[in-house]
Order: sequence, then structure tokens, then C-alpha cells
Amino acid sequence: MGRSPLWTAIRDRLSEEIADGHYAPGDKLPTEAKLAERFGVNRHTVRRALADLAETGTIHARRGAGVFVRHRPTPYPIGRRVRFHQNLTAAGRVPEKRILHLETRAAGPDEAEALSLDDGAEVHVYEGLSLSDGAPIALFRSVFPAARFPQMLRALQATQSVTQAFKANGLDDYTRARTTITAKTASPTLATHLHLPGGAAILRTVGVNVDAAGRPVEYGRTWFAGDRVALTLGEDG
Amino acid sequence: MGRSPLWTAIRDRLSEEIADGHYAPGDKLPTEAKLAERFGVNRHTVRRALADLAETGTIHARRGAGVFVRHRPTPYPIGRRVRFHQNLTAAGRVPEKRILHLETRAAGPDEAEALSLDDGAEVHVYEGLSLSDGAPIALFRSVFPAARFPQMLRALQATQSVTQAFKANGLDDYTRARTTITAKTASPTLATHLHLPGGAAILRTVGVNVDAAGRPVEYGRTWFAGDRVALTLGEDG
DNA sequence: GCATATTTGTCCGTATGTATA
DNA sequence: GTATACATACGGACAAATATG
Repeated sequence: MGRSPLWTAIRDRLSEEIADGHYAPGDKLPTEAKLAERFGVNRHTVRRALADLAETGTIHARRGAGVFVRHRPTPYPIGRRVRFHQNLTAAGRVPEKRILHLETRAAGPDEAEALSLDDGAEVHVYEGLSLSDGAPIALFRSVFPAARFPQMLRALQATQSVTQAFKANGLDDYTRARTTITAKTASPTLATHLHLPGGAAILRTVGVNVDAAGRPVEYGRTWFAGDRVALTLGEDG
Repeated sequence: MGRSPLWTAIRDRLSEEIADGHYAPGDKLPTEAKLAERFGVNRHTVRRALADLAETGTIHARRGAGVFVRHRPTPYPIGRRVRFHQNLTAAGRVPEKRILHLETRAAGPDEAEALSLDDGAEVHVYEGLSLSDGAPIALFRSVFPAARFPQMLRALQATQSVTQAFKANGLDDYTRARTTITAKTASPTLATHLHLPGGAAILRTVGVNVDAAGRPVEYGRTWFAGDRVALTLGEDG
């Protein structure tokens, strides 16, 4: 016997095989009995190793079903330049957006303040669903100053892309000025939209995009499914 | 028997007694055998409950000595992570850090990968609680390569500051290379530790700090109370 | 819908190693 | 050195959830 416990070696071996792709995300691991037989140990020793892997979120056990490799959350960079389509394609995912609602209305107080608008100024509102490989990962609501981007809704209707819509309205580039991140539990309606169980954890981001001159052009709120996305800061995800 | 496992009742009972002050911080719990006798269960059932309490740092077991309550307040309110301290003081809050646990052990697979260490390499572990105006806002666990920073634990014990501990170990500057943020619901024990209702939303951040040469020097995981903290990016954050 | 096998979760009992007092 | 107490590992049994026919 070495200095380190038996179960750590089993944990490391399984961790390697998962990292190597021998067990892909969503795959079912062999049963605890099979693993115990393979490693020549008691089932409880295997369970100790699996418990450690579950603690770090590598695997997930379902009673009566088996032990499964967790899907790695979609990495979503939220640095200075936030681009949904670019983010997901870079991660090897297939991005998709679904329009839930488009309208023009008077800005609320928080929206007016974020966009530096006068009270009663009108904003375009873009509500939609973001999907990664067909699975919904976020619900978003973006508001834009209507006076400055009169054709915004038409462009959004056509492309569903904020970046493209801005270009069609004469804005070639924009950057994220600030982002605020909080966590909350999913409301029933939010849960149904994101296909989550009630009470699931939600990542809520609130951000303001500005043009080159620093003027706010978009005030966006996004509710991410907490277990399907990982917001990343820095160079790699 | 109720629908919930026996050990959860024992965990909850012990957690209450610790919260009520029946067992004060630093106190030694009765031995596992005594607890087993008291609750009329097997010793392993008590151990399952203790393991859950130890996972979030409520208690700490010392082989040969006993199980101790860890929630000991630190007498040194100064010295903390730079961003944590700067952010809270800038917000008009009083920041505080409490050391929950310090140890040296072999790195897990994820820790070894994040720190670019060989299998079996040792890491120093720093677990603690971050408070704002006396209220806990986050639980954190940082690991450092032990070979490079042999005196890390001693320095942390003295200053509670990662920055100062690094300086004491010859590292004058370090930067955050990447951070990932996910959301999850609080486990019962984590909720108790952060004084949150069960099932509350948790912001989980995982980050790596590197030196000027880009070598990883710290791998940190933090669990924020989702409704008490708002991570902000941009400006000078 | 229902019965049955499978698989994980829980609990008990025992033995031995190892760090601490 | 001795006693104590936690850590590890094994073995068995049953319950609960799931999958399968």
C-alpha cells in the first residue's frame, strides 16, 4: 500500500479517462459493481472515489439509472466585447436565437438611467431566447434608444443579431462598458422558458453597451441557466 | 422512518446545536462513538453526517484528536484579497476574512491540472469565509503549489492575506488569468454556513492567478451568496 | 398500467492502519 | 510506550428510484 488512499487512485484514473474522452459527456459510467470488479476493490471504495468526482461536478449519479458524465457548461466570455454568435461558434456550439417579443415603448426609470435618456423617451425592446446546440441557455431582454436607431426592430426581425442590427443602423462597433452578475432562483415562467425545474439556479447579468464615444447604445438583461453556461473572464474558456 | 435519510437528521441536529452555541467555535464535539450512542445509530451513520458538515467547513476532524467546530472568528480584520478588500471598502462596507481551515495535502486532478502540477504534488489549502459588515457573503477555497511556496500556510495564518502571503514567499505581483462563473443552488450545509435559506442561489466562481511569467500560483473557488453580492465587471473592476 | 430486474442510496458490522494525546 | 480517535477498506443487507419487458 502506498501512502495515498486507494480511492484517490481510482478517482484519478476515472478522471483521466473522462478527460481523455473515453467517457464522453452524457455517457453512463459502468455500474459501481462493475467498477469495483475492474479495480479489484469493494463497492464502497469505488463510491468514495465517485463521491469526490461528484463534488467537483465531474459526474452525477441518478439512483436506479447510473452514474453519468456531466455535460460541460457552455463557456460564455463576458469581457469587453460580448458577441453571442461569436462566443458560441468559438466554443464549437451551434448558436440560435428565437424572438419572443419585439416592441417600442416608453423607457422605464432604470432603462432611462442606464441609457442616459430623458424620462418618457422611447426604447425598442428585444426579448428572446438564446440556444446552444438546440438547448435553451438564456432568456434576454435588450432595450435600445429608439430615437437613435429607428430601424432597429426591422433589422432584428430580419437577422436576430444585435451586432448586425447595429450595423444596419450605422453603428459598426460597440463595447461592453460594465456588467453586473447576480444569482437567483428561477421563477416559474423563467423555468418553463429555459426548460428548467422550478427553483433552479439562474445567472442574471445586467450590462450596458456603449459606442466608441462612450454613449450607451444598449441596456441588456440576461437570465442564464446556471448549470448550462459558465461565464468566463480572461483569455481562454 | 421519514423519507429523508437518517444521517440528514443527525446533520441538521448537530448543525442546529452548533448554530445555537451549544457547541462553540473551537469546541470539540463528542467522539463519533459517543454521537452514535446518543443518536442510537451506527458510527458510520454519524460519520456520514459529519462528512456533510465538514464539506462546507462547519466542522473539522483531526485524526487522533477529535472533531472540532470551525466557525472561529479571526482576530485580524486587516489583510485580505486585494479585490475583495478594495471592492467592499469602495462600497462603504467593512470587509472581514475568517480562516476556516489550513492544510497541506496531495492535489486533486482538477487542482493539479489548473496549477500545472504533476500527479501527487502537494498543495497548500486555504479555506475561509468572507464577510461584509459582519455578514457572511462567500465561502472560498484556495490552493497553492506547496513546492514553490513552502511558507504559505504560515504566512496566511499570520496575515490572512493571499497578497501578503505571496510577498512573504517572494512573489510581489500576480494577476487573475481567467475566471469562470456558474450558478447553482445551495446545499443545505452551504446554506447554513452562509446563513441562507435552503435552496438559495449560489454564485460559484473558479479562478486561476498567475505570476508575471504566466505560471499559475493560485487556484481558487468561491461560493457567493447569490442575493448578497453582485459581481461587477468593467470600469476599473 | 404493471411486474421485475437493475442500479444507486443508506445502514450496519468488522477489521486494520495511522496520527494524536 | 500506551491509549484514544479518526481514516480506510471490506463485506453484507435492504430500501428507493429507475429502466425494461
